[in-house]
Amino acid sequence: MITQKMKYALKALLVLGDEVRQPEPKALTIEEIARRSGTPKRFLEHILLEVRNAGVIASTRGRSGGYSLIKKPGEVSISELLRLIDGPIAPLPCLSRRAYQRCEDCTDEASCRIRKVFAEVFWSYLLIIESLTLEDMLRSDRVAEQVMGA
Amino acid sequence: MITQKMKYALKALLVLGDEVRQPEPKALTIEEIARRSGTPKRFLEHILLEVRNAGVIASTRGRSGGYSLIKKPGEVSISELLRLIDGPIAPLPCLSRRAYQRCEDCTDEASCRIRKVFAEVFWSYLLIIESLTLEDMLRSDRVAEQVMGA
DNA sequence: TCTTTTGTCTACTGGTTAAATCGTCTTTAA
DNA sequence: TTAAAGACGATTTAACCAGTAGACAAAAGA
Repeated sequence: MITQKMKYALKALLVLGDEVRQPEPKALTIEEIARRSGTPKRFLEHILLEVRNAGVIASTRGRSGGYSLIKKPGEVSISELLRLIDGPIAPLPCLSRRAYQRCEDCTDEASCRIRKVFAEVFWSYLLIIESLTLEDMLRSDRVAEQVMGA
Repeated sequence: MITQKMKYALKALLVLGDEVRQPEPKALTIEEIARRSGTPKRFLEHILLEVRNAGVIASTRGRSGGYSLIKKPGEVSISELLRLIDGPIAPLPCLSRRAYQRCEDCTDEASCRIRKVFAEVFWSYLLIIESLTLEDMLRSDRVAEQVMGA
């Protein structure tokens, strides 16, 4: 399960992504982003901070300040955002590329059967999710496919 | 990330799975399973209870009691075990089939862009992980006789 | 029958994380 | 100069994770 925070981050980026595609994009205040995305304003602060520090959005302070998307939607990786907000994606620390950690109780990684089986699943999963960008989300406006029957 | 508890569950099932493939399989005590799998004994109790209630293993009490695998390894689904121990697999509650929950803040599920994008990823992921069984794990590398290195 | 050996069950605990909220400070345009 | 905006650390509440502890129940052997 992804966290609520991650959902908020995505919603906020969708708002900013929609805005940047407007004829005359403006910077949006936290207030406005919170309103449009249905996110608690004070919580959104922290989230936008992190996203800004990752270089995805920019902020300007003071009057007529606000946030705006500075990367192109096609260059905003969903998996990177996941890592940023929710931490490592890998099912086991010993399978994470960016946050590798040896399992303390593990004597021989190469022969670990748990690692082996999750590795297979994980690589396939990674392949899919690493290709996803904000653009894919912005584009997916097309109404209701029936694929997702609960 | 899967929990430590899930890792313990898998290790315990590997021990029991290895045992059931022995010429003369015996029921193994918690003590023995804990030793072979490197799991805290008192914690393992809880885990084995849950796994037993799911009908994967059986227990007998008293002298010469213990636990043994009652399903065939090929019929022990890893994804079911994941659900049992760690809860829903889906990235969003509204994508879970067995533990469906509407997102409270969601006005229209069919048009939710977050749901849509994660649905695509999730179905592919499910397809892979749902096919995995204990047998796949047991088969993968019969070199290491002990599970400790998991 | 009594004791030992095993599993069963309930409760508790200490640490960490999730999801915020609060107060204060800094920056900037009008 | 001041109101409107973001920046940032501190605190909070509840849940969850990873165990531990103690009492209880059943089964088998002496």
